[in-house]
Amino acid sequence: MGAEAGESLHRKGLWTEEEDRLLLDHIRVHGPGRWNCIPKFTGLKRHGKSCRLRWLNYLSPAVKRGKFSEEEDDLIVRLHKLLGNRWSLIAGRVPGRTDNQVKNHWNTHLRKKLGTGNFKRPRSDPKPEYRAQEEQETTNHHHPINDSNAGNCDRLPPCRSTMSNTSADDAEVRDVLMRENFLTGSEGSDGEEWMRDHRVWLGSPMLSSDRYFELSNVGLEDLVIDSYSLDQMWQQL
DNA sequence: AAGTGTGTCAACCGCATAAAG
DNA sequence: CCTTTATGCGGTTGACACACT
Repeated sequence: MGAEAGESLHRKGLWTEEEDRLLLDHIRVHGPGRWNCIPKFTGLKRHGKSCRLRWLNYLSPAVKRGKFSEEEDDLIVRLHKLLGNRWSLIAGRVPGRTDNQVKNHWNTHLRKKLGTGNFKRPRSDPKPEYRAQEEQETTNHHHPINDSNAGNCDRLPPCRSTMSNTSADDAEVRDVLMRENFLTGSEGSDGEEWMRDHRVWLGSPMLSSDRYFELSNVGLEDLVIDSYSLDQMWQQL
């Protein structure tokens, strides 16, 4: 590694409005992805990783701001019970919330509230076997904004957003949920009905707009990534 | 008013993994 | 295959705001 020369030239800390604007302008034109090229293009004195994080956790129109609702809390607690600290998977089922938000919320509110300790997944947790076969499917999942821009910094490739989980992840979550009878209704009176009531979809959580962020209002049509949805997102910026 | 403690959350760090060459 | 590069993830840190003494 160590591809980045002149590490000290990269700014750290909170982002300024000007930096946000530069990053947004770039993403509006090229779409998210090829993060390491962004500093070169925009003049931003930030690491590509930092740009990616800023977009995913703050600037993306899919990110919901503000307090977590009771329903969201309940959902996170249930998912954490099943999945442990796999924040990206959990966040993928909480519309509009990022893994960072969920993680912070858990550590500052929910863990305290529940009086629970850490649930640590071993770093070497092996990937389920089905992931390999799912991957073909995943690679066919093109990003409508920049699908044609593959290759180098001038032509940006598709981006796999953390807000949109892969089908492999979905399969993994589904597997866990099924194993834990989460979908079969045998856990008391909840299960599939509960998930349906709370719009806990196993498909992509990427929302087409931020108008429907109330969990009870999120419909399947809002969770599908397509060019129309993304166009709408951009227009709202 | 000043100092200290605590909570919150944005951002960083290090590692793992995938993809490209 | 092996190496390099890019991206994603989870743990952790640190700045800031607010409450409390």
